[in-house]
Amino acid sequence: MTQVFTSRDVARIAGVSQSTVSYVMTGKRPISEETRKRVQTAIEQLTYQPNAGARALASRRTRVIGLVVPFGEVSDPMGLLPFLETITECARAVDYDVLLVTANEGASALTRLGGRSLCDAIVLMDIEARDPRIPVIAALRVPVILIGVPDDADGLSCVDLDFTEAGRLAVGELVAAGHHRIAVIGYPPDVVSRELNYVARFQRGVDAAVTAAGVESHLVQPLERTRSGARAAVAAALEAAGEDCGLVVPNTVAVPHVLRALAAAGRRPGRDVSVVGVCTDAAAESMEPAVTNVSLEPRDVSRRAMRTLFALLDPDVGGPPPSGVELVVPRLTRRETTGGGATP
Amino acid sequence: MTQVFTSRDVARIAGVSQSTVSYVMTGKRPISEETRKRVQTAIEQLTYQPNAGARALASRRTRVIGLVVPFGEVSDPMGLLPFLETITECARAVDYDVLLVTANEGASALTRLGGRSLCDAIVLMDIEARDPRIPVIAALRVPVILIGVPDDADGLSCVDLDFTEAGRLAVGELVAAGHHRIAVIGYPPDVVSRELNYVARFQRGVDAAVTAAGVESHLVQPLERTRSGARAAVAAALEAAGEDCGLVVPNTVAVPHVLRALAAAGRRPGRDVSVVGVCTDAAAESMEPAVTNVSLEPRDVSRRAMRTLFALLDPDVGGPPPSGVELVVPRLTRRETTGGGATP
DNA sequence: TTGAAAGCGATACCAC
DNA sequence: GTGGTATCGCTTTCAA
Repeated sequence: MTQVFTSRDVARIAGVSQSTVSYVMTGKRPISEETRKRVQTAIEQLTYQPNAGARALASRRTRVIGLVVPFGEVSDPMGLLPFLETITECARAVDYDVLLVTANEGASALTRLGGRSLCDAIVLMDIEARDPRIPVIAALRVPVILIGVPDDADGLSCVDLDFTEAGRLAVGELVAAGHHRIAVIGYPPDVVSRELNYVARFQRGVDAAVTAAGVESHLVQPLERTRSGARAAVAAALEAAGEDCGLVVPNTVAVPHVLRALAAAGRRPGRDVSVVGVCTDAAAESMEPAVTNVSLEPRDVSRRAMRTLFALLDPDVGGPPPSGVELVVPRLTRRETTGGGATP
Repeated sequence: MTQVFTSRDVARIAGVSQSTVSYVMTGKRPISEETRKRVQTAIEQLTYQPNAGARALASRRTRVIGLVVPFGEVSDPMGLLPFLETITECARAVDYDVLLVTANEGASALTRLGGRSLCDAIVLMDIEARDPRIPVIAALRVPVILIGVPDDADGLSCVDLDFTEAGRLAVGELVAAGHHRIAVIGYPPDVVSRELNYVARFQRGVDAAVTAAGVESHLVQPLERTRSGARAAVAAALEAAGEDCGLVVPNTVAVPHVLRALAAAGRRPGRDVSVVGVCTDAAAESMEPAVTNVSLEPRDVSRRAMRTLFALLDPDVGGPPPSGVELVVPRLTRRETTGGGATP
């Protein structure tokens, strides 16, 4: 139980005023090398650390980022971790901390974070097309960055994967593998009903690429997230698009189920049929066989989001805050489930 | 950009003193129904929320729990989520927030959280046998709860799964399934080298049960976390303990690999061999075939940890803080990978 | 049952 | 370059 010291203790020991200690800590005014050294010594001697509450009160800056996480509401829970990890890393890199809030608090989480001055800025994940939390953002005193894009993004800062491009990439790979008929295993009903608009954006990319390549595509949906659901969806896909079609599976958890269903149907991925999954690289690599995938780039998305958020916090440094929608380009990695053919 | 109001605004509108507003909010002294109502009305009218920093400064309580999470350092990243989710839920249930810190900050995370008064208490996950963070805990001004048990737990509050019992349960199930020869696929080398003492505790339970049942057991290790690693380990296990042995796989990520390796070796889990995994129920159910498992009970462990932590924070309510080591009993669920036999 | 006022521990303005 | 001091918004004694 070490005693806790204040800046006054430091000042006393260093033989300076309390304000000087403050200025040494913040660097907000020039200090002679002489006194800075004395103060530093005192700080180390006492292992002084500034009281966060007092600092927040006086400076009106908490140095905390609020992070609203959709625990349990997201289709692929595993996919959350790289976001959390990258966001906290980015925050700590500039001496910010992260306050973790669950999305099931709804909009009240935002008013609480803002109203109580618990944080300087907010990261909001998993944005629905007409997210009920959007309207309260405008009334907040803190900047908010959305990971995901609502239907009306006016005046909001959003970062997300470019799902349209993801759709194009997936189709491109299948076309390059020689498929003329493509089936998209749609998102499961619970995802669709949540109205996450990346579903439509992805499909738009698929459609564009399909039209451009002059091939044929079928949308099989909805797929329930069960073994039998996967089997039914795969059967429907093979029926609609043919036994030797190319399959797009834009859903991490569905991919292994689809692979199993294909195996059960006697179709060999990468030989008889091709499969492109939309999932993180880690997930794609761990599957059997390893899946050609369009990556979700959670780390890039997170980094971009934090970059923009800090630009919003300090409008002076780093140029003008990139308001609007920022899209991160996805990356296709060919693995075992798509055969040869030209590089897309 | 709504203006932000203070308790003085509330006081002015309600026609009372600022301290009365404070007492209405905290309930720390009796207030007449009359004035309480006036204050409440004013609070709602202004949608007043107390400033967290000011409150922390004056009360010396932040109402924040620091949570140190081992991102990336843990063998099964997926396993982290139920901990995070349950811990934040428990905290919010009593109007606490959670500050997320990564374990890679090491011991300095603790001194920072404590020194800056960023939180009132700390949850430390993924404790190593001789965790370098343990020594600094004693010097902290805030209570700490460990999820996991170090070698020397003197004066510390720890909560963890009862891994010894987990080992017993696993062996019991295999013995009940009629196996006289048992193989344990050991933890992968990186886990072992981290000296997490649950590895030894689990093995102790296995040994005890093996001795008690008068059967034979073999420890196959280390298992690398690759497909070929799994294949080699399974081959070694079948060689050592026989083609019809019972397998214990105390590692979530290894289980699916082992299942595949068994299939490749022409052994059918639940028929030719039995398999008991140590993993969360969610993971066990999602595998093919569904695996008989001893659960890790992350939610129970988290709840116990938070219960104890709050007891540590308010020693008055809820009886004496249960200092020492609390073990949560694991639960075995029979699924498809262990055949019939008597209930263990 | 209520109010006045002294802190809590920083920041940042105003002097010098 | 440095020091004094008002101030941030709340909690909590001390008085009434």
